[in-house]
Amino acid sequence: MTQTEPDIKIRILLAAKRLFAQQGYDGTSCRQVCEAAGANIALISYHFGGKEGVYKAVVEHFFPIKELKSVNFADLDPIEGIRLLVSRIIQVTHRDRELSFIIQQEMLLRSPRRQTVMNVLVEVWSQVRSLLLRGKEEGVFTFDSSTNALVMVMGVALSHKHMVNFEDVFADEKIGVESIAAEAVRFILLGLGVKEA
Amino acid sequence: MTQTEPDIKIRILLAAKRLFAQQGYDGTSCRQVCEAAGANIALISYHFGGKEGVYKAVVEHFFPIKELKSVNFADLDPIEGIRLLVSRIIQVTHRDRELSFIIQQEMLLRSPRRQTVMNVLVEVWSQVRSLLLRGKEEGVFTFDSSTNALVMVMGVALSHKHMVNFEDVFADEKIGVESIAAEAVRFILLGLGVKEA
DNA sequence: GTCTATAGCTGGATAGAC
DNA sequence: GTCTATCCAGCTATAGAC
Repeated sequence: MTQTEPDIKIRILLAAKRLFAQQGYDGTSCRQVCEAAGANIALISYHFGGKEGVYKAVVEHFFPIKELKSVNFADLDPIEGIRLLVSRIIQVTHRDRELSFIIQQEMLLRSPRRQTVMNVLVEVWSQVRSLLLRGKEEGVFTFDSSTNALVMVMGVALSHKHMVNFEDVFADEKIGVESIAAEAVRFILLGLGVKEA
Repeated sequence: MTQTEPDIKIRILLAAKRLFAQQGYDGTSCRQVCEAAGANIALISYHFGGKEGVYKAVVEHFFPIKELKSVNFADLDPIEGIRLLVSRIIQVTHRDRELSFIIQQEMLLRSPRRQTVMNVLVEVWSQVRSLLLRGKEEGVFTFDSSTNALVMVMGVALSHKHMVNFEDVFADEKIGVESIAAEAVRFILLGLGVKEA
């Protein structure tokens, strides 16, 4: 590797991340990825063993698992835990929009990549679920089905990625990630029955 | 057309809807669709003008636009309007899960199909947006950005489609669509600042 | 580690028979 | 309207030179 250009493997992963996000896995060819990365097609086989290997490497290389596990949420008050965890999820998905588009796409499909994605996601979602269940036990959260509550919380936390679709249509002001996160946290806590969130 | 079997065009659309939902548009071949439909490959060109035409026909044939526009939501109280519209969206997306998977996939991509999808969706989302804005004016809803509020409401309304991912993982009881809708409506109204939803 | 060249398929589309 | 047969562009993957 030279000093100025990133490593060729990283260049391939970056190009793949961008193209998978925009066009989907099946809508993107290895040729496209390598052209965008300034790399030769044969390098995909050599470095990653094939297209599926590139996908797996993208998810595992860029998913910020450390950042999402750096706090011990089991020690926190459920309200503060949800507040912190949801804020962090929004920050992370906003910073690397491409990766979260890729992950969301695969959650909607029955593909061989689903397991790769679920492996990294379960660790985060289990934490949210634990906080919800503990909050319900302590009487601060109100809901019937914990799975339903979990997906509703996730739906709000990930909803900001669809804003770009509507900024086209409704043409209003763009807002920063801090405002988005604050509004989402408030919406979620109120939705869970917390008074004065 | 005979009396027992559905029309061949409809059989193609039904097969395409199922396969696009499971595998995505690019992950599904015309050959696969026709095999599942018991049809000859050449019929896709003949009846729909190509694969993109099949996609467009699937969205336009199965999207329940009448059902979603049969109520004049402009006449309703914002709270009742949101309650009714969100319930209806959940009923519709729960009844035809395949179509809503297809639509959600395309919302995450920059594809030539996006316009087809946005055309049918804008009509529904504009209604939600109007109700939100009116509710804010009347002082019953609380939020800063209307676009952010809109996508959060949509995130909750469509979240139930991800429950299948977690019923695998957390293995709890399945709940009916009425309970899902009731919980989602409550969550949304509380999230919007309505007391005692 | 990186390249060229190519094998071996499968994709969407259609011409033309019936 | 529906079929068979076929075109050819595009795909992933790899053998083998450098």
